[in-house]
Formats: sequence, structure tokens, C-alpha cells
Amino acid sequence: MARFIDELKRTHHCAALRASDEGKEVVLFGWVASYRDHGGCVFVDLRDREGITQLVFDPDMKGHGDAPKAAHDAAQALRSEWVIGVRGIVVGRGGNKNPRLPTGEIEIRVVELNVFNRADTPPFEITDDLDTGEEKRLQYRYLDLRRAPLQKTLRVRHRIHQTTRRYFDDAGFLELETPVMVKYTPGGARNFLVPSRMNPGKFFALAESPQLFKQLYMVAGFDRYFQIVKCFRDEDLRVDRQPEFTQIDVEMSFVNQDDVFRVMEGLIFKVWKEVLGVDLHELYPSGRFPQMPFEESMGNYGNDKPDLRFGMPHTDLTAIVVAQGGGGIPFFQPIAEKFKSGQYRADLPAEIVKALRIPAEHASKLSRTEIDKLEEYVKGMGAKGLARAKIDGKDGTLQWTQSPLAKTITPELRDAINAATKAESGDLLLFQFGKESTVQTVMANLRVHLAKRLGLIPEVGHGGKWNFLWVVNPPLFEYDDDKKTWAAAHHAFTRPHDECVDLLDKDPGKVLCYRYDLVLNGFEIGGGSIRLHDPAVQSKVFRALGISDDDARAKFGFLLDALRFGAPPHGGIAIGMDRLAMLLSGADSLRDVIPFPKTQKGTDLMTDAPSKASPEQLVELKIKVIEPPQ
RNA sequence: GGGGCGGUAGUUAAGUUGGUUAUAACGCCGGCCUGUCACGCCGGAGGCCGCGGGUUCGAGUCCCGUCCGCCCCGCCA
Repeated sequence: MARFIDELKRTHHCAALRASDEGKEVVLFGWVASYRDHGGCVFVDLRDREGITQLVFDPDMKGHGDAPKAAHDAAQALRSEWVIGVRGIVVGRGGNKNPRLPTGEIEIRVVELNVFNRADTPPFEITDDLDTGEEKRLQYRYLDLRRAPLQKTLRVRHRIHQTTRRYFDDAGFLELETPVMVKYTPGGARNFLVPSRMNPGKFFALAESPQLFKQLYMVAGFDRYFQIVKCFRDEDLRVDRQPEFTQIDVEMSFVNQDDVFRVMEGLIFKVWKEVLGVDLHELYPSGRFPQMPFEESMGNYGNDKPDLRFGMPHTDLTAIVVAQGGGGIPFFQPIAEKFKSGQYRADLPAEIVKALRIPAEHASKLSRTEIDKLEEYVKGMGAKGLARAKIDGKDGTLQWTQSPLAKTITPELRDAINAATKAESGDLLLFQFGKESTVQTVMANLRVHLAKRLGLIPEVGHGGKWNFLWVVNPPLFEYDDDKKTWAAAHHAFTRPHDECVDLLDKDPGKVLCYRYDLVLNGFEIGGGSIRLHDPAVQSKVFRALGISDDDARAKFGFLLDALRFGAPPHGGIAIGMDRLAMLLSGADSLRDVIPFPKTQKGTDLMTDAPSKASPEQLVELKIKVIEPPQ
């Protein structure tokens, strides 16, 4: 029988002991975080998931026979990350307290030492402030996870999970599971495919979301559902996008949009309280988050996830430029003409002109070379250039200087743009014009990029500024410029506003819908909709999309069937758990809050997944692999 | 699919217009040290400069290709 573990049970974790525990005999288990051999005494910082306690090995320790001497001798061999157990006495540190450790008032004078396991020298030090590259950290993720910052982050995830479960259980929601292996449905995100051995040549898809199944739960009468669920999307990764991610998925019957908002606001308030101890009522006294129409968000910020912790909205100048026939700017003239000739319509994707005004106090911090760098930055996103103008008000009028546009612009257009952007002397105007989607992307990113550079964004995190926003009432359809057809902006089962139903045939671009996104500090942390439960309106939507009844049946047959068997009005939302955890823990990357994340190429550096299937497996699956040409 | 940045001891980095033996810090190994907690002192080991090709008398450095990591665009209903 082993003395440690079998006889000597752990009495405390490594963050537990205080001055009030002096004199106790304790047993601690953990990892050697550091050791300092002073010839006389050996000091070891012992680490477990809770914290650090200092051990002292003193060969002259009295009252315990030869044991302390033996422990001291053995301690001289200890190295970083060895796993040990000790029995010892809690003693005060006297004049040698360490105020930086919660346990810094005491130390353990070790009577007995046991080495459970030695450790190779780790490829990087297990410290809080590590400067080792992410590649190495991912390769040895189990060591990276041993570090306190990541331990803390995973505890945040745990806390979010437990809070979420309690909240929804208390509110009468049932936690129900949905299949991960599902039928492939075209459209939307790419699916990971799973071959079916028993059905050669056929594949399951990994669920990109439980969307259809949670709606079926509503049809089945479960009324209120939630699930903390893994979802899979085979799309390119970003700093806030992983192929395998976790959603807090919610669906409710007999609710409208506002009912969904209230439930989710309640959850968020509770999570902030439980995880951070932050009472969001100080920021949102009514308990409600503000709402912004989609159109306003696009117009002022260029996307549907505006970061409102700072200002610097965009100004859409298209109407002004068109009204003035281009105002003497060669680039603007063709755009104005296309609108006047009817080739461009205000409700279809076209070319637009937008300005971003940098107020004088910030513009003065940007050197000329820095603005040139901005031009490179926007070119990387598909912009052709970055037109600019410095506002100079010394002659009574607001002249434009340092600007190629200034040479030919008419005074009328210049004054109109000054007025529209509320420009003042010393301000810097940055312009984008051309294809709408490019202009919006470039300007949206430029606004955030500049705000970071100029230090306009308050720190996120404890005591930081939390900016929540519902973006509401987007159009139901988007115009697909390549295919020249209307496409569902999100999915084909979103309920249009009642007053828009007539427009489905006449003017699809003007149809707004009950779709909503929850935005936090410029990140989309959730999105959902009120679903279509009326088969008649559903048919109209399919018609507007150019999808025949047969096509619809082939793609979504089981859902359409279900909706005809008494579907209650219902709606829901899904919150991105990982993004929530990222923002709550102040991390810069989703990878920092996911225990075992994928790299940007979608691989796992630790396990080297994905890997090739063996020839035997391929034969069994009746799959032939076509090697890409070298 | 496209644009940008990076890859040099275990780790993080420096490395000039191409020029002798590729530096430093931390870590590691050995020794010393009675109170450290970023311990200190002395000594030591450690390199396919991502990989392949080319230019050159000579390449970590220049050129071409390629692999890997990161950021962005496209994509992500």
C-alpha cells in the first residue's frame, strides 16, 4: 500500500492555507513550479489548479526524527514540473512574507516527500506571462493549459455553462439534445461530411446548427428548449471563428421578438454577475439593451455589428454626389450618371460613396506616412485607394488641402460634404467609393482600425466598458449580384414583418423581417429570428426566392411537413459561447478560450489531425481518394 | 482563391552593403551558497539559420519554389 494517496490523503489545495492554519499538519499534492536550492534549505513553489504554496526543506527541522533530512536530500533532485506529494507543518513566515502570493504568509516545512513522477524539461516555462509562440503552445497544449491564465479562462467557460443551465432551468426551459450527424442540406455554411459505411457512397453532415431540430421540438410541443451544443462549419477560420464551436441554443413557442430579447437579456445579466461580479444594471438600468435598425447600422458603421464604444460614424454621400452630378470629381461622375440613367437603383446593390471623418484632435496624431500605410491597409481589403482631404478653415470657408480631390471638386459639393460630415477645421476626411459591399467592408474595418490606433476604445474586461446592442429589422432578402436573383439573407424560414407580406411579390428588397443579432463590443455574439410558421407565407417566400414547391420539398420536406401539422408561432436565438467566453475573459483570440483549438488551416498541431485514412478504411467505406496534382 | 507579416540554440530574439569560429537573454547541465520567492556566484553543453533549388570564390543574408504559423479579404443562411 502506497503511503501517499492511499494513507496520506490530500488535506488542502495549494491556495488554501493562511496564517490561521499555522501549526497544522497538512498533505499537499502538485507540480514543482520552481525550486531554489540554498545549500542549507531548499525552497519549492508547489502548484496545483488553485494556486501556489511555498515548501521549505530544512535538514535541521526538529521533532520529526531523520525524516526532514531525508526529504531535504531528496528535494535536491527535484526539477520543474515533477509531480510530488508532501506531508509537513504549516508555519508562519515571520519577516519573510511574500505579499504577492495569497498564501504568502505561510509555508510548509516538509517532513516527508514523495515523487509521484518526474518530468522532462518542458519546451517552455509554465508561467503566467509567457512569450512563447502560439505554434509551440498548441503543440504542447496540455502544458499550455497548465498555466494559470488558461486555467482561469476554462473556469470562465465552466461558470458560463453552470449559470446558463440554472437560468434556463429556472425559467422552465428543457435542455434537449439534437443529432450531430444530420442530413446534408445545401446552402449556408459548408458541412463536414461523414461517410456512412453501411450506406456506401452516402454521407452524413455534421450539424452546422440545431436549427431545424429545435423548430421540430416546438412543433412537438416542448414550448421552451435550450442546449449548450457543439456546431461544425467547414469554412475558413478567423481570429473569432473556429470550425468546431459551442452555441447556447434557444427556442421558444408563443413569443415575439421582444420576448426573446427579454429572456436573453436576463441570461446575459446573470452571466455577467456570476462570472465577473459585474452588475450590468449600472450600464443598463432598465435591464434592457438598446436596439438599432439594420439599415442605420450599415449606414453609419458599414456592418451589422457596430462597436459603439467610440464614435466616428460614416457618412453616406451617395445621394449628395448623385444630386450634384459628381461635383467635378472624375471618379464620382460615372456613378452619378449610372444612378441618373436608372442603371443603379437605390434598393439594389450599386456603387456608393462614403466618408469617414477623423476629428482634428485625433487627426493631428496621424502622420503623413501613417496615412499612406492606411492606404496599404485598405488596399488589402480590395479598395483601389484611400482618397483623403484635410479641412483647413483659415479663410472663413472650410477649404480642402492635401487632397487630390481638391483640385477639381466644385465648391458646392465640397460645402455639401463638409455639412454632411459636420467637418471642422483640422479634421481629416477619408473617402471610399465603388462597389457597395467593398466600400462597406473597407470603411467598417477602417473605422475600427483607426479607433484602435488612436486609443479610442476603452479596455474590455473587469470594470471595462460593455456595449451591448440588438441590431434589428434587416431585409429578408439580399440581392445576389452574380446570379441576378434574390437570396435569403439568413435562412428561408424567417418571418417577414406582417406589413411587408404584400411586398413579397412586388418589391422583395423592401421586405424587413424579425431577424436579430446581439452585438457586444463589435462582435456578433448571437443571432436568431422569429420563424415562419404560416405555410401560405412560406410559399410566398419560396416564390420570391425563385424556389419551386418541388425544390422546397426536396430540400426541406420534413420541416415543411412539420409546419403543416400544427406549428405554434415560435422563435429563438443562438449565442456564440466561445465568443462570449473570449470577451468575458478579455482574450484576443477564440483560440485562447477553447481548450484544444484548430489552427488557421483547420488542423490540430498536437494530434496532427486531420490525417489520411488507411487503405483498409477507404476500401471499407468504398471511397477513392483523388490525390491533388503536385 | 487573393493580399500582408513571420520561421535563426529548448524558448524569445539580434545578426550591417553577401566575407573568418552565427550572438544575447532566459532555460538546461555541473559546482558553490542558511531565507529565497525573477534568488545569487562560478563553470559548461547546446545550431540542417523551416525545407528544396539557384546566383556567387563565398549565402542566415540575394533570387525562385515549397511547407508551416499568424492577420485580413472572399467565404461564414
